[in-house]
Amino acid sequence: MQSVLTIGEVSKRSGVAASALRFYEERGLIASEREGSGHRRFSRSVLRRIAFIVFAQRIGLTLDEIGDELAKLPADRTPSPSDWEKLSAQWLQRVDERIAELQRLREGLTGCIGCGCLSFEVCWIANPEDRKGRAGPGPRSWV
Amino acid sequence: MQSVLTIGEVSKRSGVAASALRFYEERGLIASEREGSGHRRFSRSVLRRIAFIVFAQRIGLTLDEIGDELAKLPADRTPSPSDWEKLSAQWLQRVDERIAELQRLREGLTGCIGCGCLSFEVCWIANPEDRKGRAGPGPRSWV
DNA sequence: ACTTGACTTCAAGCTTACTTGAACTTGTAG
DNA sequence: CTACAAGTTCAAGTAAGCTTGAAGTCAAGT
Repeated sequence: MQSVLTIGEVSKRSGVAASALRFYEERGLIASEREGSGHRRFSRSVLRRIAFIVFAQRIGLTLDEIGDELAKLPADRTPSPSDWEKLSAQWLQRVDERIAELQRLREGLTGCIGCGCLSFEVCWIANPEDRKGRAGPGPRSWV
Repeated sequence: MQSVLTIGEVSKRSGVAASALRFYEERGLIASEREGSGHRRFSRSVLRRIAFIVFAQRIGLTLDEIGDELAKLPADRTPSPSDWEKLSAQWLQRVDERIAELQRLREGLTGCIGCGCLSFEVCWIANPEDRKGRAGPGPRSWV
């Protein structure tokens, strides 16, 4: 178990393409040292960081947002589990919202479309609390 | 209640920008007649079609996929509720999968990151059935 | 020494889903 | 008739998240 990794090794272990890793580095999401040759050497801790990035992307954050989050980690020491936990805690709400939206969409799928009311007219299934009003016209009820 | 609508009216009623509507028409997702002036006239039924497009996008389909779906509707008659239902039935699985993924991610959020095992190493929470193996390295377990 | 594979930078290209701008025509209210 | 809002086309731009290609360097095996 080596303590530093080449970009190819990181790529293999993380499943993220080397070109993407360079891109992340350019964006400041991950960091590397350089050997005399100019080749990147990543510390093993970058793997956790990358895992976090991939995770956050699946949740729906942009790389910019992820960068902001990662910037909250302590720079002076290796992030502890509780450091990571702080970052992720706020995402729970986001995930829950997205799950709720999908469940609304799911109901629309079985309810609205099936019942023939999929339209911008009033539908009590898609629009249970008359949300449509505040968001303006459109199918905002599920959105 | 007019039977045909201008692009501006459709835009207002659907909440979709006129430029987007032109784009959808170019892509073959919606259709319009033209007046002598060259101005588009949309039938009211386009609203349902647009609702479907917006809906499908939120579920995660691309415009290409949506186009394929819409192409399955009967061209010779106004689509019936059951026509719409046929299209949407297959999406249920897709929505369910995405919901399941988010729920897995949610568990990772409270479990893996909190417990400090967010990494590419084995984690029984993120990787309950050793899925990692078949998908190669990487945080595929939540993905 | 030589070959091959892995690495480097930099610029340009790709995909999706639109938006924006320019230049122009139509429709409507006063 | 005159504004002015709303419509038209077409080309180009935007944003995110990378990928690809060119041209060259470095490292490892034989």
